[in-house]
Amino acid sequence: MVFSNILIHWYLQNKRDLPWRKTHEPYHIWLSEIMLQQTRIEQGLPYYYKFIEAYPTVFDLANASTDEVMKLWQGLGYYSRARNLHETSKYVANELNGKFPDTYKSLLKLKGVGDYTASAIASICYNEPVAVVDGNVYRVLSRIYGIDTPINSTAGVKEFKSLATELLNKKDPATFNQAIMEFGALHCKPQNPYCETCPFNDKCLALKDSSIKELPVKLKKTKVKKRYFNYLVFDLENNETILEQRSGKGIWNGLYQFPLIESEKLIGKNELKQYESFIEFIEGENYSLELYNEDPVIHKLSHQHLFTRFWLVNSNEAPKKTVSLDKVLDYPVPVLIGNFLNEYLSDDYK
DNA sequence: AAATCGGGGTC
DNA sequence: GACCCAGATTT
Repeated sequence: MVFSNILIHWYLQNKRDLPWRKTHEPYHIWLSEIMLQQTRIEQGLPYYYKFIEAYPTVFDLANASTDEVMKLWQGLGYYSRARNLHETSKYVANELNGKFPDTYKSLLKLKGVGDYTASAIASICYNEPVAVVDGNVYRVLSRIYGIDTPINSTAGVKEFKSLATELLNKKDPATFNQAIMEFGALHCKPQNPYCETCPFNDKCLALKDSSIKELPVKLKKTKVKKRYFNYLVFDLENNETILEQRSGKGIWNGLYQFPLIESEKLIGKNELKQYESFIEFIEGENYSLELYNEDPVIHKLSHQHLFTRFWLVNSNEAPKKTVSLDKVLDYPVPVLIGNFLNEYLSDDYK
């Protein structure tokens, strides 16, 4: 039997029942694909339901505010995806009358849509014979065909795309593409794959020479940076606090947080007071400052570990425009901030 | 070509 | 602690 036939046969017997498999509506497929970039299906699923309910059509999404979209996206990570999602929805709704582009090439031009996503939408919605290459595909193909070219090298990207295209079932690319990903996710797993019951175990080169654990090959990862965050949590009269929106190109762009003072290491109260930005916030001498957590919260991101301390500040006059503490959870905030707030607000600490 | 962008799961 | 996830974009 041919590769594609074995694969699709396995898929039809083992596929999960997922909501985006009940439709070929480009809006739904596009939404699911953006959400699932670098994200496990179990993690993305509840967000998919939330978005479909809040925004049944691309016009509904386009008419929402950015803050509202970001709030719904909160906790899913990689927030530029949400910004691009919203921007693309406005483009499709307003410039294309709600009709998505219908070819791989034209889909590629949308913000947030790269080679994988354009291939997925084009094949699933329009039956265009273009192969998807995601993490699952890299793993499945590198093992079965014994390919040790690094998957994140230029040569590897080309080689695997080419092989996937060669293997693709041109008559039913939609099923083939979902099948190879599902097979990678459920059967040819990163660790402890089910080689004994694998439909390819008679031809899998990696199984033959016991290199399952070495494949796929991936180039070195960059090392994790440590950062030290000091958040100024104002708790003024009437439970008012101060909130700022992050901007620029770093993490959490567009999300809200308390005024932040970043230091080179863990610092105490007297050191914190020396910071220029701290003095800016405290106009007069009439304030109190208290450390909320002695042990820093260690929030781990892919490339950074954030050692975080929250400082409670009280003063007579508000140094800036304030927000009610109860309303802070209406804003899109990083998980780090959300976790703190849930604990702080449920505390009878005060 | 390498770095960056999150949060959660697995082993 | 290391690696991974239905990758894309910027540097």
